[in-house]
Amino acid sequence: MSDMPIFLQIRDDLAEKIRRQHFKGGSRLPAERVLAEQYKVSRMTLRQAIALLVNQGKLIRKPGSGTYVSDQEKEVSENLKGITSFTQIMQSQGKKAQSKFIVFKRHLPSAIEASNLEIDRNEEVITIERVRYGDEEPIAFEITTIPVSLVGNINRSQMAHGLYEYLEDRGFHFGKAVQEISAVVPNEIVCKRLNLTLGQAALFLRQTSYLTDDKPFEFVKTYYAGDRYRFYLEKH
Amino acid sequence: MSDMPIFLQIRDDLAEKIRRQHFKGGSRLPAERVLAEQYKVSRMTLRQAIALLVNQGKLIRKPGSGTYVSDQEKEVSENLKGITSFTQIMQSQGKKAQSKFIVFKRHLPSAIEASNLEIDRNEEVITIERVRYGDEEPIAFEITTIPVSLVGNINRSQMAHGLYEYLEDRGFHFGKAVQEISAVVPNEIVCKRLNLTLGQAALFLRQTSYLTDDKPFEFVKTYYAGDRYRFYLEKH
DNA sequence: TAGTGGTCTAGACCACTAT
DNA sequence: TAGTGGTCTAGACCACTAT
Repeated sequence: MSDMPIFLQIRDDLAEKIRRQHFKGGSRLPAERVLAEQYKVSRMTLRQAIALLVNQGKLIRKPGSGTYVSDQEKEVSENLKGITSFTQIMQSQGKKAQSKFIVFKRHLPSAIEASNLEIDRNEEVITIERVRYGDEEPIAFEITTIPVSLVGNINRSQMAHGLYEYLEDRGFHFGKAVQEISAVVPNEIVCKRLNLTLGQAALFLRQTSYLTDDKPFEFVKTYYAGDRYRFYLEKH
Repeated sequence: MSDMPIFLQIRDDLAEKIRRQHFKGGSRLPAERVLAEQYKVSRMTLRQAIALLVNQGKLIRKPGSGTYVSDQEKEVSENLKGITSFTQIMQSQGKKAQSKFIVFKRHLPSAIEASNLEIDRNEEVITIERVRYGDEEPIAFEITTIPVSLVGNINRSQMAHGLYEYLEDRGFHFGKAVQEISAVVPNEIVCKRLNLTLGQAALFLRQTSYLTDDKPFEFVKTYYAGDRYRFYLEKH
C-alpha cells in the first residue's frame, strides 16, 4: 500500500486509532504541528488527512482550540430506533412498490464516494440510479454506489433482483447502517425524476451500510419527494 | 469583502464565470498554473478554490488532461454531491444549546391539536413556541402544545425550566413517542424565526409523546433549518 | 501569553494525457 | 515531448482560544 498517497495512509491510520479508541470520543487530537512531526510530513499534508476525517464527521475542528474526535455515540443512541423502510411503508399504505433503473455504470469513485466507502480513488465502483414508485407515482430517487471489488461482475438484472440477496449468497453478512437525514430543495434533475416542481422540498438521506466486519459495502443517497413521503419513528 | 479568504473570493469568481457561461459547460478551464498566475496567488491557493467547485460538482478534474466545467445534464450523480458538502460541516456538536421563548399562551386547541392530544375541542391547552439555538445560531423552531388538564397553572419559567421535570415531579411517567419527519419549504414566519431565506428547505418533525398509560401529553411541531441540522440514525 | 487551526507562499517531483 | 492535475515541502503570518 506504499503507493497510496501519504495523506490517505495517515487518514487510515488516524481513522483506525479513533475506531480503536486510541483517540477517544470528545477528546482533543494532538496539534497538527505535533502530528505532522510524528508522521514526518509537512503540516499541509497532515491537514489533507484530517480534512477527509472532518468531512466524514469523525473529527471536528475548532480554530484556536484544537481538533476533536466527534462524539457520535450520543446523538445516535439518543434517538430513533426502528426507521421504517420504503417497501414497508408502501405496503402499510396498500401501495405497490416498484423501481425503475435509470443508470447502471462502472466508474472511478468521486472523493466523497471513495471516502464513504473507505476505498482508494482508483478502485472502481458501480453506481446505480433508480426511481422508486408507489402505485406508479415517483416517491424516491436513489443513487447507490458499491465497490466493484465486492460485487465483481454483477449485472443489471442481478442488481435489480436484489443487491442484498446477491451479497448474502456470496457469504457476506450485514452489520450496521449509518444514516443522516436532512432537508433540501433539489436541483432540476432530481425534480424531474420525482415529478417535483422546482422549489419544492425533499428529504435527503445519506446512508453508509457496513458488513459485519465494519467494512462499508454501499453508499446511498436518496431524495424523497417532500410531499409524498415521510419517515415514521417510534421512540421508547 | 476583502476580508474573505482569497480562495473563497476566487471560488466565487470562478463560479460566477461558469454561471455566466464565460467558462462553458464541457469546456476545459485554463490550467491551474495559468489561473494561479492570473489571480496572482500560489497554485495551492488556487487549488483550494477549485476543490470547492469540484465538490459541488461544478468542475471535474481529469489528471494529466485538465479541469473541466461539468456538463450538468449528463452527470447526474456527479452533480448531486454538491448539495451535501456544505451542510456536512454544520454538525450539532460542541455547541452551546440555548432556547428563547417566543409565545406562551393558553387557548382552545385546533382540530389537529385536539385530535393528536386525544382531547375535546373545548378542553384548554397551553402552547409554547420557542427557538432553539446552537452557539447563538437558530437551529430549530418548536411549537409545543399540552393539555391544561395535565399541567394546570404551569407558568412560563417553570416551563422554561423543563416540562419533563415538571411532569415527573407530579408523578407522571413517560411512554413512547411517535414521530414523523418530512421536508417542507417553510412560510415567512418560520423563515424569520430561523433566519432562513424564503425558499430554503427545512426538516419538519411532528411528534406526539405519550405517558405510560398511553395518554398523549404533548404534541410538538418542529422546523429544523435544513442547512444547519441533520438527524443521525444508526440501524443494526 | 502560548498554542491552535486557517490561510498562503514558492517552489518541487510524480504519473498521466495528448500529440 | 509538453502540459496537466496530484502530491508534498518547509516555511510564514493571522485571528482566535484558553489560561
